[in-house]
Amino acid sequence: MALEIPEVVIDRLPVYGRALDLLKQQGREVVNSQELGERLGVTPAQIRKDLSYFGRFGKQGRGYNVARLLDELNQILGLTREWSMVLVGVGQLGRAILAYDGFTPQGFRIIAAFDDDPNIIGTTVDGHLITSVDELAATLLERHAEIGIVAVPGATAQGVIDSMVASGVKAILNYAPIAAQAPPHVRIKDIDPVLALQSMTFYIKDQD
Amino acid sequence: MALEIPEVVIDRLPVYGRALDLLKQQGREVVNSQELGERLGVTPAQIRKDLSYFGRFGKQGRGYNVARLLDELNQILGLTREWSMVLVGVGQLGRAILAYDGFTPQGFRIIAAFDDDPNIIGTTVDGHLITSVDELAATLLERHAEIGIVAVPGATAQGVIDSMVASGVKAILNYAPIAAQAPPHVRIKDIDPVLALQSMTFYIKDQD
DNA sequence: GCTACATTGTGCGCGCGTGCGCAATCACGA
DNA sequence: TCGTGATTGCGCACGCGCGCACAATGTAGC
Ligand SMILES: NC(=O)c1ccc[n+]([C@@H]2O[C@H](COP(=O)([O-])OP(=O)(O)OC[C@H]3O[C@@H](n4cnc5c(N)ncnc54)[C@H](O)[C@@H]3O)[C@@H](O)[C@H]2O)c1
Ligand SMILES: NC(=O)c1ccc[n+]([C@@H]2O[C@H](COP(=O)([O-])OP(=O)(O)OC[C@H]3O[C@@H](n4cnc5c(N)ncnc54)[C@H](O)[C@@H]3O)[C@@H](O)[C@H]2O)c1
Repeated sequence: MALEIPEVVIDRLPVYGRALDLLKQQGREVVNSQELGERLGVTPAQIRKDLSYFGRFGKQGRGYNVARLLDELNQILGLTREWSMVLVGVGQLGRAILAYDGFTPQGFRIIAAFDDDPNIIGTTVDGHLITSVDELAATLLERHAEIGIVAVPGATAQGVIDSMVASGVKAILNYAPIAAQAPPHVRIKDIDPVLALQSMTFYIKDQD
Repeated sequence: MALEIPEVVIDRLPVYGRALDLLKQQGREVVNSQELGERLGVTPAQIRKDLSYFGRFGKQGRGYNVARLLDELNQILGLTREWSMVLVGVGQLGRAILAYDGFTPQGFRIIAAFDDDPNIIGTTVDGHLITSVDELAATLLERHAEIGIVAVPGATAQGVIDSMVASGVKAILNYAPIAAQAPPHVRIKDIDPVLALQSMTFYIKDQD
């Protein structure tokens, strides 16, 4: 019941949740930490330790009830409600994000999409009317959104982030290749394939 | 000169490299660990410690020569050469990846793109002729590629990964929402926006 | 109801990553 | 040439996360 739960632990919980979701769809009722760990490449002890931060969800001799544990995790992570998101930047990547069918089933909904290109503003992409980014603040006053997605080029990304922060967004998913700055109360996660590639090359550069 | 360099360190080096790239473009000749740290949200000690794993690149009393340090990092990470990549899955996301202009300047080149949809095979996307995924192995025998990008749905992703591994790919960038399995000598990094969102909600769910 | 078995929950130690603090070192100006 | 000031490189200690190992606890079968 410590107040300080390591961030690595929080990052693993959604991974467990996804595996449980799959097991549930397959009709499995119970699973033990051993099997769950094998599926995810994590040690069973790690899983049990992570879960023990939040309570006792398993039964000795049997394991974990899949549906029960999934519910608990969703509760812990705040996934029992819907989350509203705004997207800024409707280029190639922005369109893929708007079309992506992986957000909604998890309770993440894009409620508005913005760009600054006059040729794009006013068009409809996957059912979303694209609005001028100038109206971001006004829109967020009317329809609240807790999460912002940044899919603009690096040069304009920090400005977009600042606007989002000023409008009360609490978390930002940043696709732009910059070291984004935000106040401590706003969570940021970066999605950066180039950084991922540039670190993998270190390990494969001298291979065979 | 320890053989075991922590993976977190390797993950930070590209971040340093990107900042140095920017400084170099701005004409800066030297930078100290203090300023570099401020720009990136990292402590100066961390930067100096990370670099000390590989050598002594700075000068006391002055700092680091920007161009020199950037070269050293590129050398360390294996970024002084070109890397060939294959993409499998030319859907919405795959198209954004093919169109992305952020890979080439860093030396990452997509040399072939595959799909299994007859309506997509044979078409040209951003200068790339889309090939049937059945020809993946044959193509990789002819034109070698060290890196694979997976942009197919989760259900077929593991199969694609297995094919890539069998064809000698050494690193995989996986966009599919699965816990991907690969032999230890193949590096994998996952890009997963949903997991990122699902962990951020933990921190913002009880805010104000 | 009792026994045998399986699996959890967790105390504990180990190892690793982080950052402090300082000595070593370099540039520069007098 | 020497002194001053700045900044690196790194030894060291602290703290945290990981996983072992076992006691606690529940299940199932007889
Ligand atoms: N395409 C990819 O696969 C990919 C992958 C990883 C990261 N990224 C990053 O994601 C971002 C977008 O990439 P993309 O390929 O879609 O680029 P893109 O050029 O196709 O789209 C960018 C869009 O942002 C809009 N825009 C620019 N400044 C804006 C502003 N201030 N306010 C609102 N809209 C603005 C532009 O009008 C354009 O529509 C970039 O930062 C890129 O580095 C892209
Ligand atoms: N669109 C996004 O923003 C986004 C974001 C994050 C992750 N993802 C993930 O990336 C993947 C692709 O997403 P998408 O939106 O482009 O989906 P999509 O359905 O638009 O495209 C998938 C493509 O993969 C092809 N494909 C399917 N099985 C294949 C196989 N075995 N071999 C070769 N090609 C095959 C399909 O023909 C299709 O063209 C999914 O796993 C998705 O979860 C997408």
